[in-house]
Formats: sequence, structure tokens, C-alpha cells
Amino acid sequence: MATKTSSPCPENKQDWLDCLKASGYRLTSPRRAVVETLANSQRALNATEIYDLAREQYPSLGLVSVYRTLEKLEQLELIQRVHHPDGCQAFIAGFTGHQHLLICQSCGKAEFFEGDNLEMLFERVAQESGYQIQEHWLQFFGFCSKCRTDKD
Amino acid sequence: MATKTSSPCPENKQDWLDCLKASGYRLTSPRRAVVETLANSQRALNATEIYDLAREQYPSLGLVSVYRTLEKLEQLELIQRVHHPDGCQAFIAGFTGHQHLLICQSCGKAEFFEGDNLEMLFERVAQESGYQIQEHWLQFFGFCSKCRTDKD
DNA sequence: GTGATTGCAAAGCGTTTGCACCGTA
DNA sequence: TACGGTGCAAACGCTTTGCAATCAC
Repeated sequence: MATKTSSPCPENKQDWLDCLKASGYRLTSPRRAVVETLANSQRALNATEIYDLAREQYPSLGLVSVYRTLEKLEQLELIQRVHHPDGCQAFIAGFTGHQHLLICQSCGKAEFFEGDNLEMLFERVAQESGYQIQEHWLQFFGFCSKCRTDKD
Repeated sequence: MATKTSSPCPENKQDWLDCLKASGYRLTSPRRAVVETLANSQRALNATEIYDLAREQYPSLGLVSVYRTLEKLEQLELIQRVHHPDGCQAFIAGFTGHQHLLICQSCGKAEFFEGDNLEMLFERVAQESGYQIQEHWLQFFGFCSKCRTDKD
């Protein structure tokens, strides 16, 4: 019944580069810059944010390369799109298995958690609606411990 | 513990018009056309879809009026944006209270259901993460009974 | 009659495409 | 060396804005 939470972490970086290489893509500076920026971020970033952050280290990076790298990372399921009331263009490091998102409404910090046995609910909804349920999304919004303390 | 499901229905139409009027907006033909189109739809529609459908009855409707009407209906919480892997531009009749969406991946038909006591999960996640949870989204994707039969 | 609302055209913005040059393997 | 990847500029599609004409109240 444990509800583990986990944050995105920089250790992803090398895995992602390996995965890109294993998939037949070349390891270039623009790709490294995008990967590093996303792997270091605790919150979801959109293309422009990645572009601005990554250019601090790699000024010649083009916005187009950010889009093209995001496309590949998403296809490889290394990152995933985050849906949010303010927009759905941001990406965050993805985890394997069934994970749900917890997002801070103040600083944007995101964590994953394992939402254990929602299966009972699936079955009830399936029975009452007649739908065959294939997939589900569960997302929580709130204030992380740091932002809660800062408010006081 | 019941998990009621309910579909959008045309009865919304008059309520929406009343609500628009009560909020100080004028009841115009373009607004009626948009309201009628959305209230009659079982699935979420984006601006262009509403535009095309509504013009069958009201050909002089402009796309801009669709956007402006959607903006007002959303502010009044009569409709809500539907987040979907294919995009987040579509709107559906909103319900009051805490409701969750169930969407058919084949025909797009949407229903609401009441996801009873997720509170236990909230508390566990809140405790383990340190987050103060304010809001949650729960969405199911699957195949409705009609699309399941059609497949066979 | 008056001012909110309309449709059109143009602007705006994020994203994708075309292309010649560059750099990884 | 070969060809995948790059950055720039232009194109694209969706949404918003400016404006004169229109219509609900």
C-alpha cells in the first residue's frame, strides 16, 4: 500500500544519451544540451524554456533543434508531456511503469507517485458505463513543502 | 460507493442561455448557435468543429465568435477544456461538483463519473510527498459499448 | 438610441518545413 | 567520406486583436 514518490534526477542524463545512441541517433552538442537541461530540471519545461536555459551553456543552439530533440526523446518515452491548466506544451523526464504526477502550483516542481489499487474504481466505472477502460491519467496539483513554508 | 456516470445532454442549452443572460451578456444568434452545438454533442469539440457544425444551421457565423463564446462559457464554468493525448483544444459541457471524465478512444464519446473516495490516496500522497494537495484530475480512456460491438 | 457584439482582415505566436552547410561516426 | 543533424528563414495553423458595421436591449 506504499505510495512512493520520486523526483526527476540528473542520473537520467547518461541513460538518455545511451538510449539515443542505441536507437541509431548521433550524439551531438545540441542534443546533449537539451538532454542535460531536462535531466537537471525538477519541473516540466516547454521548448522555449529549454532553449533559453540550454543556451546559457551552448549559445549557438537553435530552437528548431530543441523541438526535434524533444520529438525523439518523447518517441523513446524518455520524456513525457505534462498536461496543466496553464498549457500542455511542457515536458518532464518520464518514468517507466504506471506513475502519476504531483505538481506544485507555485514553483512547478513535479514528482511521480504510484497510485496503488485504483483497479477497484476501474472495474466499477467499467461496469456502470459499459466502457472497456484502456488507460488512465491521474494528476494532483498542490503546494510543495518548500512553497508552503515560504508562504508563511 | 455508487459510481454514477452521466452524459452531456441538450437540456443544458436553456440553462446556459439563462446563465449568459444573468451574467449580463446579450443573447445573440452566434452565441445560440455555439451553445446549441456544444449542448447537443456527446463528445468534446474544438473551435473549428463547432464552427463547421454550427454553420450548417447558421452559415454566417464567424470563427472569431466561436472563440469569444467559448471564452465566456469557460469563464462561467458551463464548459470545460478536455485534455487528451491528441490535443487539449476541445471543450465539453461541464458538470458541477467533482466529476471525472471517461473518453472513448474510438468515437470520442465522453461521460462523467463520480470517483468516490480518492481521499485515502490524497492523504497518503500528501504525507509522503509533503505536498498540500489542492486539486486533482482523473481521466479514463477506453472504448464505449457501441464501439466495442462495432469492432466485432 | 446606445453600446455590446459581430465578421472580416491582419497580426501574433508557437511549431514545422525547406534548404544549404556542418560535424559525427 | 557519407549522410544525419544543424541553424536560419520562411511557411504554417491556430488563436487573438483592431475596426467599422450591426443588432439586442
